[in-house]
Order: sequence, then C-alpha cells, then structure tokens
Amino acid sequence: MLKRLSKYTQKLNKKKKTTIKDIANVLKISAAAVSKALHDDSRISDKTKKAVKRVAEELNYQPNHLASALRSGKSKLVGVIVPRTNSNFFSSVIENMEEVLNKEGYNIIITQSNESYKKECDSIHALLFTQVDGIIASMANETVDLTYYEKIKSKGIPLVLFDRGENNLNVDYIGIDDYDSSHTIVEHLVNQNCKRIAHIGGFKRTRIFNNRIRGYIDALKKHHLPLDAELLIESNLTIEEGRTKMKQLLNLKNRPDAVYVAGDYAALGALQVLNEAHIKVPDEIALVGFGNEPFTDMVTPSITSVDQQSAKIGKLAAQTFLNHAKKTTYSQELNKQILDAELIIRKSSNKKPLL
Amino acid sequence: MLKRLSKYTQKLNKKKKTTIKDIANVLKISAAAVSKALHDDSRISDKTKKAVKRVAEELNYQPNHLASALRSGKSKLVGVIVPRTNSNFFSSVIENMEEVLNKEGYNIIITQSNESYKKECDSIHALLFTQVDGIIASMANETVDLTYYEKIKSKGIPLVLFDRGENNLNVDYIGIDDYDSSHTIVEHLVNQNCKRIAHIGGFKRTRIFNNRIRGYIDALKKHHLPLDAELLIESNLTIEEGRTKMKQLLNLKNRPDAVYVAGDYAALGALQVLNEAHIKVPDEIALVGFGNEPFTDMVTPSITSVDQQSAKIGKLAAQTFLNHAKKTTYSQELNKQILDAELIIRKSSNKKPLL
DNA sequence: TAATTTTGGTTAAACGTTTAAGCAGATTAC
DNA sequence: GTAATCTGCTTAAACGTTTAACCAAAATTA
Repeated sequence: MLKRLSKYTQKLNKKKKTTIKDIANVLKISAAAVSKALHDDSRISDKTKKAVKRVAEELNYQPNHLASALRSGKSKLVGVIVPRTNSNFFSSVIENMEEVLNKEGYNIIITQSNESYKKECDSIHALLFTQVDGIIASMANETVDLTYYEKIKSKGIPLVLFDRGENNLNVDYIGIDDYDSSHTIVEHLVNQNCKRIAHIGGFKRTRIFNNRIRGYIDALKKHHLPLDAELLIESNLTIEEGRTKMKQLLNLKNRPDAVYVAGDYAALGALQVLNEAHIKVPDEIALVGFGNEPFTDMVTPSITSVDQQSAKIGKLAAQTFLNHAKKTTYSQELNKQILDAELIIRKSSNKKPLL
Repeated sequence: MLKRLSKYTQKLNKKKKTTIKDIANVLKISAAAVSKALHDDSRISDKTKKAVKRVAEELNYQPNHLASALRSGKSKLVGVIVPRTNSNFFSSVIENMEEVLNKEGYNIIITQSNESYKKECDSIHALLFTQVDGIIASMANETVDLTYYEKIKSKGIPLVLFDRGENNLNVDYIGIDDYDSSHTIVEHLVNQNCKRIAHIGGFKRTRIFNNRIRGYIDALKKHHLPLDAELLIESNLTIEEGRTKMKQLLNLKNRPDAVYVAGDYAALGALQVLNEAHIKVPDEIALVGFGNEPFTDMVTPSITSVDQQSAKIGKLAAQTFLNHAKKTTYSQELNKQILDAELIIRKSSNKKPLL
C-alpha cells in the first residue's frame, strides 16, 4: 500500500486535486466506501475508516464542496445582506452570526447594499444564483418595494430579517423594541428636566425609524409635552446630516433643550455642531444617540445611547435560520423576536452627576 | 407548444426548480441544445435561441450555479479576507472590488479575521473549501506565520494581497507607499516648526507599519532631528490605545510638540485626550492621523490624515485577480503596485492659516 | 452530379459526491 | 443444519451543467 500511495503522491503533485476516487484507488476499494468512511457511516469497518482517513490526510484530500452541494442540494452557504458593514452594530451582528453558523458547517456570504435598493436587488439575485441555503438580511433605507424579497420566499428559501425589517413581509424577524426605546429615552430626558425635546429621526418609511418616531410622539403625549413639528426631522442619519439637521434646530427661534437622534453617527455630527457653537452639553442642550457605537463612549462629552444588542441579534438570527434549515417541511409559523434594548446613560444627557 | 408549456408551469409550481431539461422537454429538443442556446452558441439557430429564452423566462429558469461550477471547475466566487469591515477604508475597498468583479460575473465572499490569526486561518480554510477561484486578502495584525497563505499558493489559487501584505510571500500586492508617506508627514510637521515629533505606530511585525516606522525614523534623520525612543510607541491602533498612548506621551517630562499616529481611530483617541487636557491642537501639539476616515474631517479640530486611495486599491486588486484568472497558465511574474498616497492637511496640524 | 462544407442540432460522457439497492460471506437463531 | 440477520462492502444512478464527438440534412462547390 505504501508503494501505491507514494506513486499517487507523485502523480498528484503534477496533476489535479485529490478526489475520493484517488483514495479509493490507493486502497483498492470503491469510491462509495471512501465517501461513507469519511462520513463515519456505521456500515464501514473501523479498520477501513482509519485507512481512508490516513490516506486522505496523506494525499491532502479536500472534499469538493461543489460536488457534494450539487448532490445533496444544500450549498451550506448563507447569504447576509446589510446596508453597510462599516458600523460596529452590523459588523458585530455578522461576527456573531458567523460564529453560530460556522459551528453547524455553514459559511456566509456578506453583501452590502450601501442603502441602495438597486444594489440590494442585485445582491439578492447574486445570492440566489449562488444557491445559498438561506438569506439573513437587514433592509436598505431606500427599500420600499418588496417584490425581490417575495421572490426569496417564493423559492422556499428561508429568509430571516433583523433590525431593518418589514411587517408586510410575513417573515421571521429579530430586533429590538424601537417604540419602547423611544419611550425610555424621552422619559430619561424628562427626568433631566427637559421640556422641548427634538427628534432627528430616520425616514418614516423604514419600520424601525417609524417605530422610534411613533414612540417619540406617544411618549411626549404621555408626559404632556407639546408636539412641535419643527422639532421632528427625518434624515438619512449620516454624520453629515447630523450636522445639518442640528444646525437647522439651532436656527429655530425657540431652540430645543434636548435632542434625541435616531443614530449614533448623526448624533456625533450633532455633537460636533454643538461643541463648535460652544453650547453646553447637556446643560443647555442634552443629547441622546442610538446604537451604542463604541465612539459614543470616547467622545467629549460621551454620548448617551441605546445598546442594540448586536451580539444577541446576530446569534438569534443565525439560530432562527438554523431552525428553518433543520425542518424538512417549510413551516409557516413565524417568529418575531423583539429584544429589550438598554439605555446607556452618559454625560451628554446626564445633568445630575451620577452617584 | 403553449399547451405543453402550461402543463409544465403547473407541474413546476408544486415541484422543484426549473432545469435545463424542463426547457428541453417543452421544446422537444435536447438539453445540450438548450445549454448552448442560453450561451449563444453559434451552432444554434436564432429561432431556437429565441424560443429557449422565452420558455426559460416563462418557467422562471435560474441556472444551477453549483452544477455549472462543478462541470467547469470554476465557482465564479472570490474570497476576500479583511481584518474588519467596520472601517471606511476596508468597506470602500470591498465596495470597489465588488463592482469590478461583478461585471465579470464573479461574486465575492467576505470574511473578517478580526485581527485574529486563528480566525484568519479558519477563513482561508473555509474559502478553499467553498472552492473560490481566488483570494484577495489583507492580513491580520497578529499574523506572522504564513503557512496558510502558502497553502493557497500551493493549490494554484490566485492570491492577491492589499494594504497589509508581506514581502516574504511572493505574491501580487497593491498598497500605498507607507515609507514615503511617513516622509511626507514628517516633512509637513517640520514645516510647521515642530521639533519633537512622536510616532504612535502599529506593530513593527506588520509590513506596512514597519515601513511607516522606518519612514518616520529616516525622515527624522534627514531633517536632523534626534530620535527619542520615548517618542516611538507601538500599539494596535484602536481608539482606546490611542487614548492610553497619548496619555503616556503627555506624562513625559519632555513632551512632544507633534504626534504622528499611524491610524485614524487611534488618532481620534489621542485627540480626545488632548482636548480633555485642554491642550491646544495644533499650537501646543500638532496631530496627524493615517487613513483619511470620514470622521477625521468632522471632528474638532479636523485631523490631518493620509488618504489611502481605497477605491483605487479595491479596483486594482480586483483587476489583478482577473488578470490571473484569465491566464490559463499560472504565470509566476508578480505585480507589486505601490500607489502614491496623499496627505490631506487639516486643522490639527496646520498652524499657519491656509492661503 | 458527386464531393465538400455548413447548419443545426443530438448523444454521451464528464465534473466529484452521495445514496439507494444489492450482494457475498460471516454470524446468530432455533 | 438451514433460515434469518448482520457486516462490510460494491454497483449504479443521480444532482444539473457543459462539451467533445458525431451525424443527418441542406447548401455550396466544381
């Protein structure tokens, strides 16, 4: 056997990759037996298994994923679509998803929509083409037309949404309670004695931002604060928009005494404008962000923000997909998991010194 | 034909995905003819092509990527490994790579090493397993052992490195001229009348950071400034380390009058410490970062930084891979492309007002 | 008009795995 | 001592494409 093996190693150096057949030839058994041995099939003797694994190692055998995927109909690939990867929230979600999925033998394909509807459609198309076993997505800001997502569903491919979801699309969802978070934030600001609370929100068409806006409005009502249309602004929540919208608020005759920004990047922009205008934060204007990006703790003053539980969301999303994948029948019962978010109070909104 | 078609559409709704054979059956031609028609083979009549494409559309045919990949030996997938996606540099590189590769029918699989050597190895393993046609990577900070990268090469899979490369690994590389960038920075600071220039660098074991350090040292010599060991610090360049290393510098009896930080996040941390200590930037201490992350322009004062040409790097890396992929023979000639980086002078280092 | 080329396909094998079905020989059952 | 069961494989088909080799009929050439 050793002679046969060395003959093979020589050949293979010059030629193509090792296949199951090469192993079979060395051991003078069938390819089927090799396949079974590698999968620890009970009908293969321990002796053969050992031998197969040894030769596989020796010949540097790597299973051909394409072949097994084709045969089994499972690519063991999960597509992930996010608006952008360059925020801590999304990269942390991805990291945790990956961890859970890798353990089950899945790999992930990450695509960025860059908040563009067209790119999102392209991504979906590409992922379906690559025969992914499932798709986990957070929708682009622009997205309102859901036909592409319907397409995924109609193909029977498990779809899980997180963070940026959509109610009309009947599908699994994992996210935090945005409506409730707004309540918590407003309540906190009210406790700081703020009377005119502004909200630089996202676009209402996106469910989570809509929820934050609704929460903001309802919380104001609850605390008997008047709702001033001037103080409610929609934006795309980039750092630049944070600056311009904050300037807009400063230009009002009647300035707010608190600003709740629906995203940390925009909150950072707002803070810069406040600092540049030498407005005391939080005393003149208190500031709250959303997302608990690491920099919120690092800037001066540190920014109060809402932690979105990225790790938990990533793990749950992956787990939800796995539950689908394991079921052979495509179950229709869906699973909306709404997590409680945590308000991290920092200097930008904390007038009374912490105990 | 219409009858046959409708019969099929009915069946297919309940059953599996449309294949080339289904189309063949509808049109009563062979599967091979369908395949050729879809690929615009010259030996198929226009009439047949039209018919095939029409039926394909009608049955909502999606080519099975796994099957064609298996047959052709090309997965049309490119693996991308980056330390993290959550910096603007990497996410922009990826975006541009994707653009170029998509045009040629490739999709990309992004994996994050999180600066961990182990995760990087896992990623390489997973990508090889998924049968990617090539790998484009930027190495983790931790990585010193190159055996895993050698493995890629030994499999004959095109490997392109960018930004964080490695000389010993004989392989294509795209990056900026780090050594030269350090010279430009030091020269700029000297022009600002700085005499004690500190450098918070990355780890010397990483080639690019080593080059920046060498550039820093040589540039000091060139300008006849003494090299003070206290002023040269290695770090992992996170925002947190930027803070601690800056504090360390402030604690020196003989403080620097300029700090060149090899990464923007660390520079941001340093700036926060300076602001908190009410040190005037740039007058007391000038600050320069590296990477031209968007926030460098948004903070107060804005941070001078080096633009790394992420878009160009992404496109070139993709193009370099494509050149490899098109050649049938594995050419050994390698291609190191060193781009000129641009110093973007902002307030943090500009004592004289700009003209 | 016979020989040659072109057109428009068809057939069959191959890519590397997995797996249902089959089967010879050994073991156990009664 | 024969039937039933178990062990440890083998054979062959299948997954959906692509492609080399082949072929009949039509068109062209000489």
